[in-house]
Amino acid sequence: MLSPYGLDLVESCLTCKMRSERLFCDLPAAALQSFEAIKYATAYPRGAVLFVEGQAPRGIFVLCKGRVKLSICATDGKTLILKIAEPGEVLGLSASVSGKPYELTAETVDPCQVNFVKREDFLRFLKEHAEACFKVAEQLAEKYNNACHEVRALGLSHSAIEKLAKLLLDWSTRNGEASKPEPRLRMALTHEEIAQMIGTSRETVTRLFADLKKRQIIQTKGSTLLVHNKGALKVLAGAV
Amino acid sequence: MLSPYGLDLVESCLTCKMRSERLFCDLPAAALQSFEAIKYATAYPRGAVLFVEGQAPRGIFVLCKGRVKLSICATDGKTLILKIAEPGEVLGLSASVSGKPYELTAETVDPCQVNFVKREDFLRFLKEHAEACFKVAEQLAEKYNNACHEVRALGLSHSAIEKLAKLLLDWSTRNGEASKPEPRLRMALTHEEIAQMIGTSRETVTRLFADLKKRQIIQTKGSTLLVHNKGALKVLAGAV
DNA sequence: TGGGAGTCGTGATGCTGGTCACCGGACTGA
DNA sequence: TCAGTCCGGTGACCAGCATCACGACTCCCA
Repeated sequence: MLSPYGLDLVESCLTCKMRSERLFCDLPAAALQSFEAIKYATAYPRGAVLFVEGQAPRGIFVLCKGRVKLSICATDGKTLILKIAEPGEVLGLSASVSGKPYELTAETVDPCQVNFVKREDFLRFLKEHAEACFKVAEQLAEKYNNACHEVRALGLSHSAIEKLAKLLLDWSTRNGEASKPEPRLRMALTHEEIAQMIGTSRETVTRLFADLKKRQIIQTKGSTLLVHNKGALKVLAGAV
Repeated sequence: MLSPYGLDLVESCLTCKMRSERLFCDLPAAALQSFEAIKYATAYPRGAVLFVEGQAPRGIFVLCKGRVKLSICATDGKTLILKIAEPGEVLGLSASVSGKPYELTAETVDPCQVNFVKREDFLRFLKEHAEACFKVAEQLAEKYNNACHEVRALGLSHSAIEKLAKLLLDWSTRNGEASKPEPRLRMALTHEEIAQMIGTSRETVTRLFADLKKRQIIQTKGSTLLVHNKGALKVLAGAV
């Protein structure tokens, strides 16, 4: 089945390949069935906004395919990108559980497939399935963990280069390239977006990349980035 | 009953006055009884460390009396205070749920009374009492919310004065003084600690306070602080 | 085919705030 | 009573980075 945006849709959570990995794909059959009954499978084009910071929570969004940019935004328009969510992640979870407004904005980066569940349905589902409830707690604990790392990176860095180095190292670990001495990664973001991830300006990012290249720590070929000297990067990152 | 540190202990969660407010004080009798059976009531002097960032999770700490400083620490010794926890709060929750290391350090500011529950006992308790599990999810959602606000304050501020203004406004709302035009609050922290809360240096905090006084926005008498011009403070905070 | 729009690269300039250095006052314990 | 410690206050200096202002390049669509 092809969606309007050229995705081939995952038909059902019962047959989803991610089952073993993540929340709601790894539940007893009974719970999975009732989840199946309350979810709405939907597709979004790139650039679609799932929810906006400050909105009352409508429900949760289980990301099945594609990536979603999570950001917060200041009144002056300056934005900070917290992370790029990958398939398997559940978005809007904490707001839906607590009933408070969404604390960030979710916008698709690729065409995405999403399972949406209305808040009331979801809360009822949680009351009826204790296992799911525990899974939710686990997932929230992990989100909290990530947020703490974000705070550490933002709050305890002395300079922009330190934050950039941390980001690059973080990316290389996510890609499973961490073990390699010279990790290679695809730069899916613009300098502007990288700047928004580390809380600095676009020009600074450009200058920092130029500097790293000059010092032969990294090298770029088109949109792929090769880390030549991971050690130097770690030193710049404050040897965390 | 008097503890070694001059606290009069709260005897039991069954009779605790906070019951209606918070997690574990607001559960069905059956759950409360089994919680009662696995908790260890303990007392700490001021300056005691409940757990340290990076340690494997031993269990949760329910704060009954006193305040606890939660901080993260960089390798160079620079620390960032995330919040001062108040009675009713559950510390070490996310680490205990996820099994990952504690992501921050908890140190008592006052003499404290704490109910400690070992991780295995706690997880078993959660499996057996679905209501508690949902409460945990709620609590974690709230923690996540707070962390997001922290990220916003740290990441989207242009200047130190902006962060300080946000902090002062935040304090005045917590004290229930928010409605008053000229909120009054007790400064329980040193300039050094305030600096650690907003990620700046001690000298800068001193200078900023001097500046606010000169501009007649605040006024200090001993350790109490009076906000004269809340509007000006809001403007400085970026009118959030 | 030409002109937007989006992105990257770079110089000049000025301000914010970190850092160092030092002083004075309050408190404490010997 | 005095030394030691902690806290607050202040000046001088300068690195880092935001900001403004361009120019070049690519891609896409009218």
